[in-house]
Amino acid sequence: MVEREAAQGDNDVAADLIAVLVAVTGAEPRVLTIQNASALPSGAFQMVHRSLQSGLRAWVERQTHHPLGYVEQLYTFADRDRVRGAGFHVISISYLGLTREADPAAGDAGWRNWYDFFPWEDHRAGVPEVIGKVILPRLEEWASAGPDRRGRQQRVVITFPAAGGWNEELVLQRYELLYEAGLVAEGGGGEAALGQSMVSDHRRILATAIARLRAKIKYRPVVFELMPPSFTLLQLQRTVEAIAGRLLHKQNFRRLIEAQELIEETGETSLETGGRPAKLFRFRRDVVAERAVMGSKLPLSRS
Amino acid sequence: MVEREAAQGDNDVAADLIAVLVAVTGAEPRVLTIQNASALPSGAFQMVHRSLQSGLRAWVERQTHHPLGYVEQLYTFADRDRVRGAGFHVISISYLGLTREADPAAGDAGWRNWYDFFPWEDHRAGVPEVIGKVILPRLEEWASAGPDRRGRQQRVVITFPAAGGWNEELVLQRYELLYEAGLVAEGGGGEAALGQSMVSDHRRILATAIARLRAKIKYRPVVFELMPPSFTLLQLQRTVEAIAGRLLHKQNFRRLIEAQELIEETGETSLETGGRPAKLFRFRRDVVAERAVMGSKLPLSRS
DNA sequence: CCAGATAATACTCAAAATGAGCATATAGCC
DNA sequence: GGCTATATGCTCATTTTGAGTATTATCTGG
Repeated sequence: MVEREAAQGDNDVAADLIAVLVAVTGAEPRVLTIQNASALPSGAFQMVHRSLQSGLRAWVERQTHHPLGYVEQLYTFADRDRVRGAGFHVISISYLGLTREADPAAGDAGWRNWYDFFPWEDHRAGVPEVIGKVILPRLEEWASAGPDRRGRQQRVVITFPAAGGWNEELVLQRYELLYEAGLVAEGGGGEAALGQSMVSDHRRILATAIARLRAKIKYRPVVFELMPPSFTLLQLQRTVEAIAGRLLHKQNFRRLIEAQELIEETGETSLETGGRPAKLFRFRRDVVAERAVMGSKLPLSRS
Repeated sequence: MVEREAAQGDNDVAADLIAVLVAVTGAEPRVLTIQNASALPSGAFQMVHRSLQSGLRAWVERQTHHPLGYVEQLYTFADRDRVRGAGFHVISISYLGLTREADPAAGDAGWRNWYDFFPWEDHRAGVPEVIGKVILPRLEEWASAGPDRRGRQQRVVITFPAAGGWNEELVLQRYELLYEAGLVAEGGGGEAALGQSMVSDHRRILATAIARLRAKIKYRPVVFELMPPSFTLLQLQRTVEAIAGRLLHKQNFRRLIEAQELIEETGETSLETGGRPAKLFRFRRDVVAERAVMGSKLPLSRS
């Protein structure tokens, strides 16, 4: 957590929900935003629901007219500077939700490619240029100044390795490093150049969500919540790749997916792929239900 | 989440912290409790700290006179029935913290073996008798009645497999199953026989904590926070086993630990083990810091 | 109809990781 | 010295990965 300055408050508290709603459309990982992509959807928590989770679910389904498949609590923030009005503090509870894209009802809501906010995180077409051209030079400058150089340098090497060894799960660590080094801004109006910024700490919350999701797809069958009823193996792979921000070995991906028996053929094929027609698959919700508890796997383990 | 009945409330909200503090002493995984082991330590959150995390840390260190090594947020609860007085709702934010045992300052606080609350979770000396003698018969009865028999039966088979295949991470799923089946009680005064109960949903929170910790030790080097400054490999293994509730293959455990270079020899040996003296090791905090971000491993993967 | 082009799908192979043992070393104790 | 209890070293078969090559099926433009 980054050190911040704020007035000391009293004990009046309100609760806010902040939702990170994710869909994958084509090869793009997308997130629902409001206010011209400057904020995540959020709202005051009304104690009319049985739980936070059901409150969020109802709210999202009202907004998007789309069922909310998978929901998971992300983190609860209650920093001292999280105030709303004089001495009135806010506790923000953030959630990650997986859906499929639908036209959002509200006028200023829209789906955005999440790499608009984190351009350095998409390594599907190779290492993004911005890393070598902007990030590393400025991080090295930052690391070789200031106190604790060794620590800073080590953090840089781990999160932005020069050679191989990119770890796609370190989204939050990378963001916090860039934040400390002053390369990204929080609170909207910053002029730091890297990626589009968001209100308050919403971009940090999005980073948390991406990190969680990238970790989760490796051992729990949550990708399925992002897929249409039937799909080809390549579509499934592209979805995973969109989230992970890196490419996978096609044959091994299939081997692993098929070995887990999470899907079954529909019997039909898709001709839309260009080459040889691909078999269509659907999930086996029954198995998914038990695997949701047991485990799953994706070939994303090592570098 | 289990369905509950409660009056509809308004929007007055307060925040509570609930701490699950874990230590491992000898071969016992222990948790700090208050009120004669009927509750987890908790308190109103004062907005005087920079963040929830620092508030918790300060509070625990004042209580136990012991630094709090690792802290992680567990979950935030805001169920509709979480009230304190008329129409005054409480949001409870739970944390997991790892320490080493110290005499708690407060009078009614004390360390308790966590298997007192979950006797069916300790499989180190074989499958606990209570599973075959009490749990499975009553769960089968419950599953073969009621609606959705297939679903119930599947849940029983997955969480309490008859043959092999015990999955130590399903602590929460097992607890919720037993709760639904009426085999465990919440809120203190229940007379259900299985394990010691706790106030409100504290036992459920403890189950969440155990599940999280059991999952985490497999891929992040958090065990170290529970160890004294120097220790033998067997002590380390016993600590992991205490948490996981299952035994590990000694030679493979060593192979994995040594391969990761997380520890180094102190040069001394311990004669207290009975047989051949064991080398003493200490952590390499420097490596641990980077592995904390990268990864780690323990031979707990498969059955 | 044939020659690319584009994917899908099927197999192969070496390296690494894992699970399960046996073998040997070094103490204390009688 | 023999016995017991652990620590520590080493082997081996099996599985799991990572990375290829080969073959099949469809569409497209000549």
